[in-house]
Amino acid sequence: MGGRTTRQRKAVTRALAGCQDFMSAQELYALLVAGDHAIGLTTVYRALRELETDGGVDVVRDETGGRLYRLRPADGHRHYLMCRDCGRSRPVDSEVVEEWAGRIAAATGFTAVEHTVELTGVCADCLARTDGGRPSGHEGEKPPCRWDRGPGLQGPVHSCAS
Amino acid sequence: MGGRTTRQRKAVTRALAGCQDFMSAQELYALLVAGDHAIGLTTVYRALRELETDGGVDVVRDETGGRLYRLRPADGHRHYLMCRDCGRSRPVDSEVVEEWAGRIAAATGFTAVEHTVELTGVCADCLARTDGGRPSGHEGEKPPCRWDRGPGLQGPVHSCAS
DNA sequence: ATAATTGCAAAGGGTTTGCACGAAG
DNA sequence: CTTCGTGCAAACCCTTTGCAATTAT
Repeated sequence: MGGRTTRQRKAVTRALAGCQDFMSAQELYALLVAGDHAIGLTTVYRALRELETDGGVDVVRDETGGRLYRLRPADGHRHYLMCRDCGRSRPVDSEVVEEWAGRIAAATGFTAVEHTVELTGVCADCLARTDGGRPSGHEGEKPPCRWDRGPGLQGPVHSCAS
Repeated sequence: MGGRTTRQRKAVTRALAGCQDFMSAQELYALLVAGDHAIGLTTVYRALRELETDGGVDVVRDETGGRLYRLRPADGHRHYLMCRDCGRSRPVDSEVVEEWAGRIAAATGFTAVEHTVELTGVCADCLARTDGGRPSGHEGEKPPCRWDRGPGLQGPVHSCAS
C-alpha cells in the first residue's frame, strides 16, 4: 500500500501540502519543474493516482472532467466550495449531506453508497473585481485569479514548489 | 435559444426519452445508428451540449470524466442514485441538499452557487447477482448489466432507438 | 541483489473543430 | 434566399502504457 519513499513522491506530496487549492496533475508538474524539482509528468500522474487510492487526497473534476487534487485533512474527507473565477476553495460543513446520503442508502437498499458533492460559485472578491456582476459589458473577460499567480508562479503558490 | 427543429435533434431527444438511465454521447450515437437513424457522432455531441445549455438534461460524469445525459423531468433538475454495476439510476429526494447548498451560499458570501451531487452504489439486484458481495473470489468479473442489454441492443433500450 | 519506480516516447480515446455541403425557416 | 445545422476527417489534449534504465530497500 505504502510503496517506496522516493524523491519524486515526496516532492509531489510536498507540493500539494503547499497549496490550499485544487491542482491538476499538469499544474503540479509545472510547479515542480519550475521549482527545480526534476520529475516526469508520468510520475506525477502515478503519484497522484496512488494518493487517491490511499485516500491521501480529495478529488474534484474540472469542467472538462479532469481530476483536481487537494491534500486531504487529517480528520477525513471534506467537501469544498470553489470559486469558478479564481479557483480558490474552502472546505464546507457537510454533515447534513453525509447524513442524507446515509439515509438514501438505507432507504433504497443500495450498498456501498458513495457520494460526490461539489459546490462552485463566485467568491466576494471575484464578484467585486468584475464590477459587481454583470455591468460593463465585457462578460467573457473575467481574469481567472487562479492563474493570476501567473505561468511563472508568484504569490502563495510559490510555497508549493519550494 | 431554441434552434431549428431537425430530424437529428428530434432523434436525439427521442432516444433520450426512451432511456431511463444516463447515457453517453457515444452510446446514444450507437443506439441511433443501430436503430436506423442516420446521424453523425458530431451531431449527437452538439445536440447534447445544446440540451445541456438549455437545461433539458441532467448530467453526471462517469469515472473517466465523460458526460452522461438523462432527460430532465419537467418539474426541474434532480439528483440521482446510480448503480455502479448495472448503471440504472433513480432520482432521489434531495431537498435537504438543495437547502444546505443555499445556506452555504448565504454563509460564505459566494454568489451564483451551483452544486453537483451524485450518489453511486450497488443496487440490491446486482448485489444478489454477484453472490452477495465478496465471496467466490472473482471480483473483477461483475457483468455490467448496463451493458447486458448487449452491443446489439435488446431489452428496454430497444425503445430508445425506435 | 531484487523488485519497485522512473521517465521518455508512443499509443489511446473521448471530444472538439474546420470547412464544404445540405436543409430549415 | 439566407442562415443555421450537419458530418466527415483531422486536430486536440489529457492520460495511460511499453519498456529500458535507475533506485530504494
